[in-house]
Amino acid sequence: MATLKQVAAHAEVSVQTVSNALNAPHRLRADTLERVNKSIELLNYRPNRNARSLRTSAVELIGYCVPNWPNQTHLVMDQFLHALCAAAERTGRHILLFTAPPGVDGMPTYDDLHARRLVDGFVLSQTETHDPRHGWLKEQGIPFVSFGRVWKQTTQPGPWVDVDGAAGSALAVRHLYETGRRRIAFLGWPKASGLAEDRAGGWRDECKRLGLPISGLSVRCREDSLDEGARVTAALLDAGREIDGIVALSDVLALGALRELTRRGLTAGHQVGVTGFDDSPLADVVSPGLTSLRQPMDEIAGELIKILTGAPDGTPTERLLQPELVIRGSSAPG
Amino acid sequence: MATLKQVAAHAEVSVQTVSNALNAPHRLRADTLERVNKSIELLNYRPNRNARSLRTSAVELIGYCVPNWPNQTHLVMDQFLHALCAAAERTGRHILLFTAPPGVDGMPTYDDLHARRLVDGFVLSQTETHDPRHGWLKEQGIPFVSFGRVWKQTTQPGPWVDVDGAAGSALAVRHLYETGRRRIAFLGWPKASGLAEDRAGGWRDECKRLGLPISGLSVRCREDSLDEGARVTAALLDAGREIDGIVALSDVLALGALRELTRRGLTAGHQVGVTGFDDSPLADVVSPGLTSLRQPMDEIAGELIKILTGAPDGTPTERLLQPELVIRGSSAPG
DNA sequence: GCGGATGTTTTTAACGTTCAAAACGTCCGT
DNA sequence: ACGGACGTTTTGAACGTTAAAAACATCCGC
Repeated sequence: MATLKQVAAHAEVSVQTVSNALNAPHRLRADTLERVNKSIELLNYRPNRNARSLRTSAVELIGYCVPNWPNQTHLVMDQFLHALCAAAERTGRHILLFTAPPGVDGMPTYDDLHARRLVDGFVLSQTETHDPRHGWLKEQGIPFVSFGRVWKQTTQPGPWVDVDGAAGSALAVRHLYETGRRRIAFLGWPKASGLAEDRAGGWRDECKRLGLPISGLSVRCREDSLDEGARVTAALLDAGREIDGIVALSDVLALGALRELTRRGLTAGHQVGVTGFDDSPLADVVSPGLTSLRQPMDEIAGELIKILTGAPDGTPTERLLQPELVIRGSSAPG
Repeated sequence: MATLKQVAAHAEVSVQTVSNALNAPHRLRADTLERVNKSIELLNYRPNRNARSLRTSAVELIGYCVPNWPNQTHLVMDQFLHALCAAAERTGRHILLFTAPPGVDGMPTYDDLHARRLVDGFVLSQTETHDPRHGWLKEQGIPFVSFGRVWKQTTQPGPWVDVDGAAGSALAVRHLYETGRRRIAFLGWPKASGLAEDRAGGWRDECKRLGLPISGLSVRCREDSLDEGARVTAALLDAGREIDGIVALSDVLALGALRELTRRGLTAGHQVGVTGFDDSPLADVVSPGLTSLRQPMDEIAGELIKILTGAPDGTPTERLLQPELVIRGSSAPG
């Protein structure tokens, strides 16, 4: 593979002139530029990323940690990863994947990747309540951007992009209202989850706005599983709450609800309208199809990369994006 | 961040001695080694990957293309990616993600990543019949290993690791047989798919071995979707084939079958036992739970990295691994 | 004709490692 | 005492870019 030196020899100019042809062509006389470009093309010259990075101290790689929470799959991760890679590539950068223990035990891994100049910065996701990564990276002065906020902190430790969960829940409530539902439940998570509280808040506010009852209609699941979705749905029905709509905090919980409705002989999606969140592959594969809130992955990824690679001006940047409701059979009019 | 030079000054030795302390400590006298290691620790020295890669021409990054086939999600990709990253990290390497157009249009992307020294080689997956990547990479002398074989080629163009689809189908047939089933269908893909033919062959051979009928019991779906799985199941049932077992080539097809059985009032997983392939998140979320063949991701990833980073000896390396049948409610005894 | 300004190209050094050769110190046999 | 072998450490160069300074060529006003 040709080097600048070889291209320079071929074009009968200095190495710097070839570098200028690539990076500052305005410096060169037109005929010199043409001759150099011909040599570059003829020798199929490709710049060596290592050499450049050594001199400039920028590796143009962005670190992303592959989540691996036990017993949980990330149903839309392939979409997110593809969008993230494409967005990074548009700026000449790439994504470096790595694994790390959760919580503070993972900090040495992040530290090492940055210190050894394997990455310039990080994109974080799967943010947890009191996630230590954000504060730690900010303290270390390591560039990062987060897909998702750190809940329970009044000031965010760094820039983030998120999807408006409250707005999403409100959208789902309104949709179910428009299909005729008037007693809409909310299947959420434990109170410790900021994301859940945010989405629950959206459900609550929209129900109030529409004059719908909310008392006794919001339940918290112990975990994000199908069984839990089924269990709390059973509990709601057994308690005599005559619900005709369910907004679930995730697709998995929504499917649990659908399963319980089916088990009780209720026509899934008809007597009770059900919606989920994430518009995961699950939403499509179940009959009659789950109405779900889709996150705008391309936009999310684009904003993440824009924030991470943008000129630093000291103030955190925040972007709250809107989900889109994908309507399927599970919320057909009753 | 400290450099070798700074550590050397601190320890009152040459740069080379510090490098030796890290890479060839046996060369150093014990007291010198101790003094240098103290300086390394005190100054929190971390080697600069760019500098090392420039000198050695090895970047220790492995390229992996994020699949993005339209209307298809890769339900076990997060598991695969995590296993791949962990395996690469165990050898001091990392995974660099990228996107590329499918087929020959993607070759320039692979070429560029290697020529610019962004990666040392590639792990390929989602291999298609007549996939051009393998032959092209071999021709270019670019290191790679494939998760999956290139079907329809008598000699593989490069090293691969794969899961034995035929053995998997045979395992599923045997399991259904042991639950009492005697008329077991196979839901496959079009004949053009080598993977499908392999899995169909396993179903066929095991049925023959067990003395079970096979005529008219193997169908090909036009695509890998739930609707197709439902459609061909309906066709089998409408044709009067009194099937009591279904081995589906994928979880999606299996779920389609389950849906159609449910629609016809057949108790899913009881009158007709159903199995799928991949043990994806779908297998767990449906009721009664789908029996499915799980691919050994950690072993696959470990073998891929071992082959890619092993000493090159000119002959392709091949490893065929065995899937594991995860038994759930969809194949309960009839 | 000369000096200053501008355009164009070259020269020099830097980035931070690793590789290979050279130098230095010690020991032992002659 | 000296030369050879071995152990230990240092020296010099290389990898291939980019950044900054220097050099060279040209033009124009005075």
